[in-house]
Amino acid sequence: MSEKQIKVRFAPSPTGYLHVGGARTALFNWLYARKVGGKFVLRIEDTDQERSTEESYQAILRGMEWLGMDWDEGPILQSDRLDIYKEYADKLKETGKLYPCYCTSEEVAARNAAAGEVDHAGYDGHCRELTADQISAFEGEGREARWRLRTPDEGTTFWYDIVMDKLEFPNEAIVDRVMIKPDGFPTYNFAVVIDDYLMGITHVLRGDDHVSNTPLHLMVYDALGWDRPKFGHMPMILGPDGKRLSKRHGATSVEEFADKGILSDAMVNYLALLGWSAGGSGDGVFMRKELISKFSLKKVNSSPAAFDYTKLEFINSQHLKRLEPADKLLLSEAVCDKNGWSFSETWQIPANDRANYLNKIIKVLGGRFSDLNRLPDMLSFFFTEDFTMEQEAVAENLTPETAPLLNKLADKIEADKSDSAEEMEAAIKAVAADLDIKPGAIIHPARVALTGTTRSAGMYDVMCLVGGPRVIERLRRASK
RNA sequence: GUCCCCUUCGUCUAACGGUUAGGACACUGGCUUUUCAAGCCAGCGAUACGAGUUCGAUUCUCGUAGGGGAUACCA
Repeated sequence: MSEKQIKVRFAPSPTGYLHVGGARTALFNWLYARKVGGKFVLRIEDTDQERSTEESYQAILRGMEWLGMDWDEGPILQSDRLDIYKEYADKLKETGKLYPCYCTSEEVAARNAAAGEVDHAGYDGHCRELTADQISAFEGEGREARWRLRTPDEGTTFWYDIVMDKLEFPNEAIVDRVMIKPDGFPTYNFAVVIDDYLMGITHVLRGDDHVSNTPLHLMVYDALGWDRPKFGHMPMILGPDGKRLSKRHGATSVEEFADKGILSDAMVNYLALLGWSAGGSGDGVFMRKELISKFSLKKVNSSPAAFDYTKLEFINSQHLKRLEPADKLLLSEAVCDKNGWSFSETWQIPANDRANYLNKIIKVLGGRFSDLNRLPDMLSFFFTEDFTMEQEAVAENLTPETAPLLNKLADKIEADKSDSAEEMEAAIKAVAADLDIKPGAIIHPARVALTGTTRSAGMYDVMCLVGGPRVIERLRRASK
């Protein structure tokens, strides 16, 4: 196998944050590179001086890093490569493949309008056959030239797309687009070809919105006499309503998801599932390594996919549950730090420091550790007396009827100095037996008294971890 | 207007031209009597439409409808 090394790239323009569509495109490139042992290049397409900003450049890097998509080359800025584009543009000028055009876009639009063309009718070829005299006349007027590619008028241009299969365009539909702007900057359509070729990109995997630019790109490759890379166009990501995904659907910036408690691995997992599947059955929850080993360009779908926030939440919850205890501890400690919750030596609980205590709580939480937004509420009552008492839960469970039960339980625990989960269970059962009621009749109000809600981990474990003295205190408080 | 792409449950998707069209999310119901946003089980639910090719079309072809993209001196 002396195959050329596979090389792919992600080439965003720094004109906004890293959005889910871009992230998904980046991910497919990254997964493919990692899968086949190729190289992944990050290139910033900042040829539009008006719209490119340093902030979005930084935002894109942060997004890539958060998602763990490391690149082997770059970030390469196109604005650093102006000389290179000029060199190749000059070659094409010499052969006449690039010709100067002195029409402003306003003039082109005005002519199109006068000719009764539609809004978006393209360039009309006005300057295509300018004579030397005409050129110097324009120059004499002080007009600046932009350079257009002389595209073939007849025949068709086609390629075999990795995702879409054969794609073919009539050449007459491809107008002479600007390659070099009056300010000397190349347009995207020129720079992308020069860079992909010079950087040795073997597979151009990009968004579906570039399909109709591809024939033009192919013509540039041809004009330069260069071999073409392979192309694969990923379908777009739609909003839940089937329309193009936008802010009005909710979060679209990758960083917003980070803020919302989505795990990087979960985001990557969900994004991978949008337009790709491992085939067969299963819930689609994959660790990063599994994604890499399972990924295949052949399984990339050709139809657009709707972004489903609910499914993302599900994937996220699955990743949260499967986190290593050490990682759960880290997340929990962050919540504690943020709220100023520390460990108190006076608590009679089976732990001797906060990490130890949290580890026990995490174990008891089990599969309930599935939503970072709920984590603060799930931890609060272990650390403070200032936890939320849910109105409805209190109204239904802490009544004049339940007060004596809680009091009796408090007495029992105090008398027995109950400590372990087993002893807590024994205390509840003893009180229940004594009163000839079901344990549940005590457990439910006790849960509200201790946690403020009707949902929690197993009561005996919770009681044990909150600790005898605090349990007694809360039971007494709730029975007043 | 023109060019191009797309179309399987509400959503993401699976299915060498031959399957009771499978799975996952969501939803609904049940179980779990120590609750639950945790767990388990079940149910609901799709091949856009119309032709054609074929013994047989989700699958191949054409048309229609719907959606999307491009038509920039944005990418």
